Amino acid sequence: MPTPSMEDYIEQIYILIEEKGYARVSDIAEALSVHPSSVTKMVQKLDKDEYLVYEKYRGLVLTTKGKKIGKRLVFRHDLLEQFLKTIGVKEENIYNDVEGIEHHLSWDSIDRIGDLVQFFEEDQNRIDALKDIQKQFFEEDQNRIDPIKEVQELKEQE
Amino acid sequence: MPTPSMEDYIEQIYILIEEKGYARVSDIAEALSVHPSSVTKMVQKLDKDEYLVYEKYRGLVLTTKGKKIGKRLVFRHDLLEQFLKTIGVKEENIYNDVEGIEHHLSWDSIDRIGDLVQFFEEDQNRIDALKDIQKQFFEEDQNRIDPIKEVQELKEQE
DNA sequence: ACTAAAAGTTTACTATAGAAAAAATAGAGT
DNA sequence: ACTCTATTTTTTCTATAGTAAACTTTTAGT
Repeated sequence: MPTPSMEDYIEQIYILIEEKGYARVSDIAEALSVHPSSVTKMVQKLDKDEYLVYEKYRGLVLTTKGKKIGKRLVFRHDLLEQFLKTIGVKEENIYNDVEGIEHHLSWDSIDRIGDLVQFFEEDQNRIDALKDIQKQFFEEDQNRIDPIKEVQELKEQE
Repeated sequence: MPTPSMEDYIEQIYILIEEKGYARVSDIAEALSVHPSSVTKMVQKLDKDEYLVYEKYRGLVLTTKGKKIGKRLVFRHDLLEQFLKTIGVKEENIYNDVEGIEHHLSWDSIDRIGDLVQFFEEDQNRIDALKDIQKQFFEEDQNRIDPIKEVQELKEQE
């Protein structure tokens, strides 16, 4: 089984190849915000585990196995983004959260989240009902004592 | 900010103290399935960062800061368990999945998931409607070609 | 109070993942 | 074909988190 970090690389390589036809070390490094030396190391491991074929200094191509897994990883990532968006998570938090959790959910959970997204897509009333609950909680929060001090305290602690 | 691993320890220590009044090194090691030597090392770091006061060979107590954070971590863990349970994730996957993702979600996402749990709790019809979608997908899956071979192939690849 | 067993700690080691700097290679322009 | 520059690789280093084994302290039973 690939480690979380290996999955990040496979996913990103898949996306790059889809988008521009190839994935060079520097492209991958750029996309994942890591140094090229880290990419080289990981790519050597991915070759050894047969997710891709790597020829040093020349480039790499995904194997059948690598492509199949890459496709599923991208699907999972997109689904999780859609899920968080649907339930109203702020755009600025979505990418990091998905990045953090995507490698840690069973396919059972992913499938159930897929159902859930479908559930909301099918009927706008459901989204509206959820928004109502959020508004209601928001109004309750407004009536708390010392909200600013609370937030500051919590930030200091973490 | 505490690392994921630190959070695991704080959360578990909080639970142990809540349950039996104290948390010894061996209790923590047992609960987290790590060796006592790992616990000692982490507890020293948590003392240094003032989540708890640690006296070697004697024991430890959470500071105010440690207690406040521990409480929130337990709340978050429980909420995520409830969320996965609500959407129909199998019991056997829930613990691992929560363990995997709990340290990687923003409080914004946690709050939105809280709203979502409330949304389903408020009205059993919503849960029923979700179950209908799941049944529908399940029936579609039944009509696929070669499902057993598919599953085997995917398992080999990971 | 003594001593054996249980509990806890220290030290030296493992693996993963990433970074920095130095070395190697490839490819473009002449 | 040559050489310069950009890209890539190697090597050495970092940090986190965990383990194994040797060591120390505490505690319970006599």
